[in-house]
Amino acid sequence: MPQSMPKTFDFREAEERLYQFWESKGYFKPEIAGPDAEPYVISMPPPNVTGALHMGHAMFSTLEDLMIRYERMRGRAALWVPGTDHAGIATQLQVEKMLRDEGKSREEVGREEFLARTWEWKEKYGGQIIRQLRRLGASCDWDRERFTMDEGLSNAVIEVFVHLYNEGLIYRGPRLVNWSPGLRTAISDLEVERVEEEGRLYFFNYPLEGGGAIPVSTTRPETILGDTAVAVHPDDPRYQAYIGRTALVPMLNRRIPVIADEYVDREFGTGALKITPAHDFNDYEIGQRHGLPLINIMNKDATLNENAGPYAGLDRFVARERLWADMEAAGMTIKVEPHTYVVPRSQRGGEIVEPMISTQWFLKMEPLAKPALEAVREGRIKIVPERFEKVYYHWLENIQDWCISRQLWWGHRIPAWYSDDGEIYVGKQPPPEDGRTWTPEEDVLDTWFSSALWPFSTLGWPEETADLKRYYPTDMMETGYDILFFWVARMIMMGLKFTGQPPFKTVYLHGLVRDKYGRKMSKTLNNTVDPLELIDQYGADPLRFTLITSGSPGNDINLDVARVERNWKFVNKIWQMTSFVVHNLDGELPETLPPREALDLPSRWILSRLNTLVSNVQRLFDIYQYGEAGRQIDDFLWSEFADWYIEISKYPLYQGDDEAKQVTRRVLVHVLDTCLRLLHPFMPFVTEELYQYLPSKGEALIIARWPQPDESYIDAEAETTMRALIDLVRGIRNVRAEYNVEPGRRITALMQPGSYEAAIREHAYLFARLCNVSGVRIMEPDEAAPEQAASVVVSDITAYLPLADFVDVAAECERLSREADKLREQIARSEAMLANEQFVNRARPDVVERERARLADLQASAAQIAERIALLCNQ
RNA sequence: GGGCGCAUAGCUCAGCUGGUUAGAGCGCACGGUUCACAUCCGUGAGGUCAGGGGUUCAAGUCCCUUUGCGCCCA
Repeated sequence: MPQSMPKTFDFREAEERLYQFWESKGYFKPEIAGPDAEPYVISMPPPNVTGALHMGHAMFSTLEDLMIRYERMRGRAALWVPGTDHAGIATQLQVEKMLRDEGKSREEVGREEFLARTWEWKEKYGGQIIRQLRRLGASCDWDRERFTMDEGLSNAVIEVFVHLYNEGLIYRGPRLVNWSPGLRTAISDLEVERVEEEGRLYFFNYPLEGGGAIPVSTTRPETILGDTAVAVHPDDPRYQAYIGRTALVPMLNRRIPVIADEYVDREFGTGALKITPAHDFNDYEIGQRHGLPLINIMNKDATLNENAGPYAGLDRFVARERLWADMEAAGMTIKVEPHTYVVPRSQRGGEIVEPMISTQWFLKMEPLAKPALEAVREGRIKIVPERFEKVYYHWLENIQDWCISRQLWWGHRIPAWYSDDGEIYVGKQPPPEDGRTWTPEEDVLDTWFSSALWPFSTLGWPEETADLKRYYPTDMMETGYDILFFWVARMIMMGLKFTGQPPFKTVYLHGLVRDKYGRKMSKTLNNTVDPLELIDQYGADPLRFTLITSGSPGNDINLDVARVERNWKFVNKIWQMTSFVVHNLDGELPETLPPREALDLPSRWILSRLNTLVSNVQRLFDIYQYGEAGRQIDDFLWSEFADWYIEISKYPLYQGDDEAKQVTRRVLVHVLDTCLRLLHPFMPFVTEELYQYLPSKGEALIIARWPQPDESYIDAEAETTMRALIDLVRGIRNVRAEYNVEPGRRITALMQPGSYEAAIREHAYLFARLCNVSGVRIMEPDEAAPEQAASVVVSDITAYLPLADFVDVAAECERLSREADKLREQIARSEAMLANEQFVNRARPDVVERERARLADLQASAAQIAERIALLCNQ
């Protein structure tokens, strides 16, 4: 136990020291709990190996650390598996940029060299985020850190791929996919964002063979070059005559049919639709229905290819203008109108994505989705907040096959080989020598493919490792709701498929961290808040406490830095409380609470409040309401323990006998110790540091026992009595403030104690300390009230403050009548309630009882005030 | 088009299973150098809980509806 406490918490010095202390003692490892402990496991959502820590990371690591620390204190073998994600696209872009700075391209250096450079880059700059999590106090087991491209995890990926392929769930073929021209790779549906934008709607006449034309409109004229039909609604009288005729593609004069399809919206544009099956998802469907050919007019960089005839080689947008100009010249165009339409943009980089026919690898989702749906429906996996279950169902019920191949270099290479005679081989090892030439697949897998295996691949799967046996399935999947589909759903599917078990029992989804005004944090808005800067300024604890108490589960939080500052003050406040307690200890102190009969009223009160708090916190933790739990601990410590109990405790500590001192010390230490435990998952650093100053047998708070409520300390009588005393103090302070009595001036009070005589007699001392009332004299029951006095009424108590030189009778009467009005109002309401038979009969008995007691109290007070007014104010 | 969320004090937010007079922090006003803390203490002002309807003895809380903002899916 360190000797004297510094005046304030030097978090800059302490945080690193404490973190090292914990880590070196092995507290972050589940083994600390012993071999028989029940495991509690969280797989950390692996941050990108690139990039820097942002608020989203701070959010998840704070929450997960809270959960882990809580369960660790409850004696579970808590394991939090950290790791990073190779982030195919992001990382590749980083390294390509680096090469560009050297004046090279990835094609120039070649695949092998490129990968070597990427690994080098990863070793050097990668993993910055994960290291920064230490600053936040993340208590994960660093010995079990994993990377999605580690050997073990890569084996898992190959194992899964080969298995799914052999089962027929993975197939390869040409399909219409979302193509990212800038990255020159296919991406999945999920990686495409649909953005409403101002564009133009182009109207033109689609010429018909043998004369005439059908008016058609489009938002993307360049796709005309890939049209393979013109479609009209079968019931549209305007165009019925044209069905079955042949149209001619403008400028190319390719012959295409006019077909009828109910998909056509007669109200939109001209009511006739050009069909480009190779470049539009809806058109693709129509094309399939009518057996239309697919004409791909684009190259991988979104320039037009030879199918575009004279427009070959032009970028799609240049071609759009050029073609339209040519059509205008040819007299085919009608008009161009401003038009709002939905543009598919890449989630990464924001470029416009082109639907394009391409040969890719796909994973059939329906057979995987079904068990994943059932697992949640049957409650084997619970999603918190529950409303996200609906979102989850909807997505899985309408799931599309997943395009899993990417034309990148950085990632898990698809374990497939092509023979010179067109055969495909898929296997864990290259195909056996058979005289043929086998060319390995160039494509890699979508990064999310490996992430989907994360909860079990990190534990050693497919090997039957000890960790896998002991720690799988995991318990909690805590992550942002924005990756429910990308990640959570896919983990559930893969987990069920390959381990036969749900990969976790509970999914807890947190919201996004936004700026104070609810705007998304972005570099362009320049409204990002750097967690590390806040930690430097205020320490990790205030940031953590703020993130957790600023909102509620599943909802975005608007981060107000002022709250971080306030919570930094809270940290200081706790420090000062502990400092007070520690400095008032003297010698040995029994670790237990004193026997009940030795407890004075304030002690019984604070212990009652404390145990109410502990049971509230437990209830809230059970339903994942960590924010509310934190706020309640905060409120208890500051507004009850510090403001009242500590202030009151100064009397026994400074003026009491040895026994009173010891009782108070034991209560102070007990309350503080319990609260430090409750607070530790929220604010690990300061609580651990303070714990070390408290007399205790435990070696560290991080492994101390989580508090249990003891209902036997709940003491309604003590709470009622203390409530009255506190209200009396407040009332007196209030009067003093209203009459501008100098704070330093000591006054005396006369009290008609009503039913509180014993309490007031015994605790008269606290008025001196709390409201500078140095003397209290209990009046005789029939004693006349003093004149020239202000009065304070609480329940059936009246306190008279003789303030002859301050109190002006008129002002006092005014004040009293305001009080009386307020009471009358409340009495009326209460009486009405109790007069209502329905209420008395139907409301819960304890509610009715409470209302009766309240009314009696109000009436007693009203009577006192009325008496006072009668005496003082009736001229 | 379908689904979801949000709307509570000037600002940022709580209010969990309906039940005292709707709370906190920040900000604001006034007052404070007493031995834990001015990173503090005390007192106060400030809300028709978005509008309307309903259920209920009782609604910020449950249901319906309107408006506004945001998100997801198509």
